[in-house]
Amino acid sequence: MAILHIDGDGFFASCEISLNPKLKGKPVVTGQERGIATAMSPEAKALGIHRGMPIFEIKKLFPTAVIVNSNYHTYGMFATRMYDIVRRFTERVEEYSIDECFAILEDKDREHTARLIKTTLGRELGMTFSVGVAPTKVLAKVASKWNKPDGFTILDNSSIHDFLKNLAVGKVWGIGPQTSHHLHSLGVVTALDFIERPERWIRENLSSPMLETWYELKGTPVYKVHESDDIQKSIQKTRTFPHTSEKKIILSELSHNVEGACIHARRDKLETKRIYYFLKTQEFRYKRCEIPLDVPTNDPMTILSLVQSTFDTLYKSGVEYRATGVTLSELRPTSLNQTDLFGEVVKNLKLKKIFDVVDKIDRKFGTGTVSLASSLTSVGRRHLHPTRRLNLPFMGEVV
DNA sequence: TCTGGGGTCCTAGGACCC
DNA sequence: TCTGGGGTCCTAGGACCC
Repeated sequence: MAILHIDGDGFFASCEISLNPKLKGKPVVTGQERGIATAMSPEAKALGIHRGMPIFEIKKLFPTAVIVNSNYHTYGMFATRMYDIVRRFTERVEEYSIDECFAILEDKDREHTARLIKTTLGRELGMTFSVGVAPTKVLAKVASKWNKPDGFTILDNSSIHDFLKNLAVGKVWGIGPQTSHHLHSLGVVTALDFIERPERWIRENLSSPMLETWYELKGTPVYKVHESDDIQKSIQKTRTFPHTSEKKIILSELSHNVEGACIHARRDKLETKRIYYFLKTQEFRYKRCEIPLDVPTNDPMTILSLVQSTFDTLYKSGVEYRATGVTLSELRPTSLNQTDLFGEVVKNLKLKKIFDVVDKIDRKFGTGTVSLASSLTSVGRRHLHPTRRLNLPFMGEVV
């Protein structure tokens, strides 16, 4: 068996060009709304524009660049088409990220199949992909990165050695700046240096994930290709806002994030058993709070009241904050047949019905049509909200 | 114009128990 | 009052990735 890794080249920019052929051949950059470049067309790269470059700088230095807002919904649809195309050739596909996937190929015809997948993707999606084929995920990943864009690299046991000789250890998937720096100080510079150290040396000098990386790089598979839709571990919503120390605004931001996370959870029919939220100060310090729940929920009011009752342990008046975030963790599928004490489940069931209705309205009229009144104090977004108010039981005021 | 948003996994150290 | 050793569970936060 061989593992295939597919990576969209400049994916976001490629999606924009695929939808709007007039952009073809131009230096296209996405990420306007974020203030930094998130993806570039080859022409933009040729100018010297790179990921993370500030948009104002691009505008100044490269007036010919076409800068567009990212449209994640569109990119998600392209991603779905990409996975579907790959599934025509093999059922065993892992949807790794919005522009990447792994798949398992049978050894016979692996090169032919891989090439066929690549050309089919290119033809049907109107963009190029870089492809790596190797015995393990880590090797497939470095292989696909090797000849970007439009690359096609096959690694087998006979070619691994030469390939890793020319690969900086920090380029390996899973080895970041910290580990890379540490390895350099120990005399390990290339990926080949790394795999040539004995197992004992890895165990003594590095953390356990590095041992897995070590095996993978040597061609022994450790990481599985996750074919099934495994249940998500956590849902997170965060948002940055113009810095403020006003409690009301911060709570309202938190409320917005809680709502967003709960909408996501209900859409995926998940409930959380543990919530965690944070305030981020203007100095980029995090104040966190974690709350285990007795009864799983995906109801924003329940979560919000817990947040409110603990908020003062994190919040200090006079401190400037720039972002908040909420994570729902220990997720589990919604189960309607739980029998439980304390009547909390009964209360949650009632809420569930209401939010089912809310979700239907959202599907019909767009997300955010109905939102909790407590989310409406957000800085600079007030004017976006509709003004009709009504009162629903258990939800407080709804707009 | 410093630094977005969404994830996963691991580890050190504290709390608590025997 | 001070001394142990051993174990588990939990939390804060680091590291990495897209």
